[in-house]
Amino acid sequence: MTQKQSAKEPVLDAFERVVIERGERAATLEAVAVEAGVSKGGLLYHFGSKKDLVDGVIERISASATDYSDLLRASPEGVVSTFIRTSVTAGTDFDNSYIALTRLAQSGIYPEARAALARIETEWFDLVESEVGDPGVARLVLLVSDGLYYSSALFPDATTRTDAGSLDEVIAVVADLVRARRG
Amino acid sequence: MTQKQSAKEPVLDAFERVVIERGERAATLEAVAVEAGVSKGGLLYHFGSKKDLVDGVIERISASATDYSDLLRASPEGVVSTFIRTSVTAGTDFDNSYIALTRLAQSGIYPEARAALARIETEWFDLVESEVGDPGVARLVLLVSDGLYYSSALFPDATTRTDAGSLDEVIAVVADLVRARRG
DNA sequence: GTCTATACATGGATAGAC
DNA sequence: GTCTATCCATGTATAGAC
Repeated sequence: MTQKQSAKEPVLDAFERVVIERGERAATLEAVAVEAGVSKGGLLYHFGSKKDLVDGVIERISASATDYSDLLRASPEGVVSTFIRTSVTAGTDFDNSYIALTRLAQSGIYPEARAALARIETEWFDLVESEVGDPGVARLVLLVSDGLYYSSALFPDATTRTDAGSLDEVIAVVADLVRARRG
Repeated sequence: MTQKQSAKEPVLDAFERVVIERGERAATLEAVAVEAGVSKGGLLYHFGSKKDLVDGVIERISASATDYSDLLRASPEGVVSTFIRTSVTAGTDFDNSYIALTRLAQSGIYPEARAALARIETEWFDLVESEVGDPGVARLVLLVSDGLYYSSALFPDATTRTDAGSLDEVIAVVADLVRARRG
């Protein structure tokens, strides 16, 4: 089932890339077709409408969100640190789907995108809260994560806030916080 | 100078409203004209192009950003707490301009919007850092603020994370953190 | 399954009347 | 200073050839 729509995946990748790099507006059927190396007609055979492309992104991310949660749970460094560290986009498949989804959600035309994001964030909140045992801290961690995704996607070249050093600093600060709240 | 373009202000308000409520894509000249209660031609007399509308938002927010910084500095509760508290949109003129600007910046078509946001965030960072005296904490506070603006604008009805109670909780957590780092 | 051609609607912007 | 009418480009989607 995972690989059954092998022809569709590259098109979805292209769609996400255009949305991230040039914005939802620029992600026209034409532009996505060019990026994917197919014709407009070819694209529309696989995805009958633009909404189908959005639904495709949602389906993919719903599947990989579970894998991501498993990865966080299994992380030796701990859920919180790993969660924060991976909230700066590194261009992974998951990152790309997630950022594309936030852009689509903010464009206002796709309520399903907003709903999907809400589901994912709830899952993350529960996971973080189960580790830190404090809803206030969990909320803060989620906000930091949102801030990191937002900043790193909007300012890919920024040297403040999303570079490795700043990130380690933020993680250290949060670790201090968790300790302070426990002690 | 503040009120010299009195006819332009309502149009900019309408533009921001449509961008926030229905997305950049929906903010067509037609839609903005209807929202502002003028004709397309009437709108285009004041703003010769869509880019002019964006520039108008940037000009306005650049002016009010200074007022906002003054307000933060003068706040009895302290810069950090007030900054976080006011990062949940309350529908003020500043909030509306700021959120509209983040949407425009993410749409990718307006580099000026991105640049304006970067300037504002730098100003905020300096202000927060001067109070907490710790760049790591300042960075975290900025990320929380970004997260709050993002969440509250994307999920206006969410009862988690952006309601008054959760907000107080987050502020308390950050206050704990500032103390922990100082002591 | 992928392409070309085309229909149709909409968005940005200009010209010119009032 | 605000309106209507209109032009042109672009975006979505369909039909049908290959």
